[in-house]
Amino acid sequence: MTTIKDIAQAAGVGVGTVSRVLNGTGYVSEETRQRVWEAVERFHYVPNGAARTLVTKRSMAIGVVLHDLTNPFVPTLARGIEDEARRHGYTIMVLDTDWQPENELQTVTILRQQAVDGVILVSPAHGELLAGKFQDVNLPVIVVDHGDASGRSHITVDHYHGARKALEWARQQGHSAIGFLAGPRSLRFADLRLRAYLDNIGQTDLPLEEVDQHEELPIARADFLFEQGRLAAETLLRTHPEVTCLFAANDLSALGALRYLAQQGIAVPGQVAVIGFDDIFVSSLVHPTLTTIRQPTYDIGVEAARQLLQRLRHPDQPIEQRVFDLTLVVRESC
Amino acid sequence: MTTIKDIAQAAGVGVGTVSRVLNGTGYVSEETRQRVWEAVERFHYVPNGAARTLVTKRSMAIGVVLHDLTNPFVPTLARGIEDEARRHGYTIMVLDTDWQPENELQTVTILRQQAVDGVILVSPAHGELLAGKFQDVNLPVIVVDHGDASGRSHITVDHYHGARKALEWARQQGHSAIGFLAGPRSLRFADLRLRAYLDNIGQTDLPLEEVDQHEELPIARADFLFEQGRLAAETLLRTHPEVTCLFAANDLSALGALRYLAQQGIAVPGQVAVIGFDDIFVSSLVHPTLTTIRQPTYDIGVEAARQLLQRLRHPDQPIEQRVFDLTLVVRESC
DNA sequence: CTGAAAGCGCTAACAT
DNA sequence: ATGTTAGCGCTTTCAG
Repeated sequence: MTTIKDIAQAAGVGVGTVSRVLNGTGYVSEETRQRVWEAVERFHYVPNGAARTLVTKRSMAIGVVLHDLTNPFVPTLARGIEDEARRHGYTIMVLDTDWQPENELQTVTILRQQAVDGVILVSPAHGELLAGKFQDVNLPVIVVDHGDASGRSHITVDHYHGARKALEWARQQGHSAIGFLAGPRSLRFADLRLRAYLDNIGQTDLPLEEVDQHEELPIARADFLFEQGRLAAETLLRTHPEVTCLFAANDLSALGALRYLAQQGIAVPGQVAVIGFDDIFVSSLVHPTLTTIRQPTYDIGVEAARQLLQRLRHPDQPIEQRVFDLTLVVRESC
Repeated sequence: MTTIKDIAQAAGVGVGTVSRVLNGTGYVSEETRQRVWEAVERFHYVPNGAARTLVTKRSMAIGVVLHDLTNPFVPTLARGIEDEARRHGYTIMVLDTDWQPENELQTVTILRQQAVDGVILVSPAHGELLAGKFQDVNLPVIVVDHGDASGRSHITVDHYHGARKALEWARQQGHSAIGFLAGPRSLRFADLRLRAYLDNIGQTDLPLEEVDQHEELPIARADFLFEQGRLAAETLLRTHPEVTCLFAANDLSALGALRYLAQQGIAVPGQVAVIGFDDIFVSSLVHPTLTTIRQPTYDIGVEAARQLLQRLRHPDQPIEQRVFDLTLVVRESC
């Protein structure tokens, strides 16, 4: 393995000088600079990152902790992070926690040991706790949360107004009886979408906890799942035949609903319209294509990386927060 | 920052001893071992990986070079790699090349500098070249290729027989006029699937290059794309009305075909059946659900990591190759 | 402008 | 069984 010493020798200079030209620091005469670069090229020399990290305390690597790579959002978001990080010479270490809290905690030790310069948490299960742990060991951390707008989270999206947009569109299309396929309970962003729905149908004062007791409301739990979406659509349309439009809390359950309607031979959007939330890749491929609310997933990734790198450069600048807007994507289903 | 020295001092022993208990090497009396661990816990001490890497020449990190994280296969495969790597204490550095050859070459320098212990290339654009470059700098490399079974590639799948299985199933279902929605030309695994099709329809002697000149064959190029699949289905059914089954070279184009059929009100599989290849996530969500050939993507990832780690442990053992079988997944469309 | 030297935190002999 | 010491390859004073 060729080291800085070999280069110094080959170029007939001291190692200090080689280091200076490599890093572009301090003064080096044009001529020696040339000689050094020549030697570097000739030996295909690449500085040893570990040695560098040891002295500079910077590894040029950032950790990305995410709950599940195979979840539709995550790869897109991760790409945003990777692209932005790479642009600034950083490399990412990806840790998949598979939603397990114990795995989440493990990442602290792993990333500390790997000496990353900072970390991005993507929709962590226990964000507060985990972010705290990282801060305790002085690792700058950015929390990206498609779901939560509270506390330490710095990047998220405006679920409430996104849902409102969907509902307004549905009403513009002439739908007055709109059913809701709700997400899991007490998941914060599921709650925000539900709140938007309730407000839209005039149930401004109804607390979220009491929703289940009001069977007269056209709401069914689909828990963000395809199969549950299918079943919820069935239930809802049977108990509330007046409904002409289904608004699903996420695309996956909207797809389930679409499935049910197709099987029943119910025309979409002719007899029943469907509108989703998320705009996952699939939504443009099904028949009919799904009208939905799009999350700027890639941009969120870029923004997360941008903020982190910014923080690495200027550790004491105030923390930025950012809430992304959501946009309506009109397709065939509504 | 607390170092091994602090621990040594706190435990009243030398740094060597601390190192020994941390790594479980050499003899240490039970009693001192205890004292050391106590100090470690008390200080929440985590060894500095960079320092360790510098002396041991092992970073416990492996590089994963992939062409596009957002490509349906990749996240699943990456998870397989990550899970297996983590099980053995390794962390992965993910580099996305976005199919750009110049980005691929860059990864060599980046990963060399980051001092990874080995690398996995996932369907690289220029696999031979890239693998060579890594080997030149003594980095063990495993090539995972959904597409190619030649040369240095160590892990791939049996496209030819997979396609044969699909076709045999179609014939068992009573289809004798089967059309083919082909992938891009001269992509090796696209070729293998096409070859399987030609052999199945009795065109054993027809060279792949001449396929386009034989318009009497029910073959249309769909280039693995959704939109092209839609168009190819249209063309094919118009020029070859006798066709009762469409076999698509990949799921995405099969989905496109499904789309066209739905728009035309053609019953699937009643009037025309469809069969795909890959089993991407979406395929089970569309209506009708897609019958297809499944690639064991996650397992391939695990296997790739397993082989790499194996090689890191025993550098001089012979290289393993592995070809995965493909399985037919029967759903509604055929 | 540039060379020499002192570490960065750790492991792995080498003594004892 | 354990303390001491010599580097690992690099950056960064500090002289000159």
